[in-house]
Amino acid sequence: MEQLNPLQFYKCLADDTRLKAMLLISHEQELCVCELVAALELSQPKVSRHLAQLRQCGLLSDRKQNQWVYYSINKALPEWAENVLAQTRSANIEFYKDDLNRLNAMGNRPERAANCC
Amino acid sequence: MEQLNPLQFYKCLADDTRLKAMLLISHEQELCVCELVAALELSQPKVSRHLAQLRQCGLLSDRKQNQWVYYSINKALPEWAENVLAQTRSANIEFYKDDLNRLNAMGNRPERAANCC
DNA sequence: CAGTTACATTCGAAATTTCATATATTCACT
DNA sequence: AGTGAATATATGAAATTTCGAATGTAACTG
Repeated sequence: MEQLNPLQFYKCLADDTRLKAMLLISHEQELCVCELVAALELSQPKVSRHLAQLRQCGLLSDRKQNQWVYYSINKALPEWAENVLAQTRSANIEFYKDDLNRLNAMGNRPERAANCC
Repeated sequence: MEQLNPLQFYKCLADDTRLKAMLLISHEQELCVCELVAALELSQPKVSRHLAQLRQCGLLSDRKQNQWVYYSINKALPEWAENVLAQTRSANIEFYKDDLNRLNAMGNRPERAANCC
């Protein structure tokens, strides 16, 4: 994949669903689709479509474990983009606070397979 | 005006004309419309329309001097947004290098009235 | 006051983005 | 094999954004 261009990066962030998903994932390290569906209160196809776009543009990575697909911030993101996300996340908690609350209130969250063993 | 919301901020940056205008203005402190028209090689109404949007969203300020209107980064921007712009600008010079060259090659640039006298 | 330069705005068309709905796939469990 | 949960994708419609072209305004110039 070619180097991430700033216009493409900001186009990815210029949508409510994608921006909140990025901030939530950044906050939680890793989230699966069903957790994002619950936190954002959106349909599964809608969330999945936006996550696919973020992955294709190189902002997110995914890993499959059992029946779940976990999304996380792509480790290969350029440093400036990481900094932009970090700044945005810490200065705009209000923006995704409600989503975070719904996430924490969610029952039956799939357990992370820790990096153990 | 209410507090700048990150979604609105990123929507403003999610357009080639607006993003380059922001980065050029950030780089040069202040630019008038005709300088941006020359640097970006775009029609005057197109540039003007996008600058108006950036001003309405609170990203830019304008000041009128003689026949020119100078645009600069709004001093009241929240710190996180300033940091985002600074990061983006210094890490993506390639993205607006050609525009900067055209700006520097431009003849008859209006002179800034220095903050003197 | 006529002409020119700099900039803003309006308008409808064109392009892009987003969406809901339906369907497909994959895996776990029985 | 059969069922259900989790996720992905395809499709066409709807909403949003962007655009060029034309026009408006204000200020300076001669």
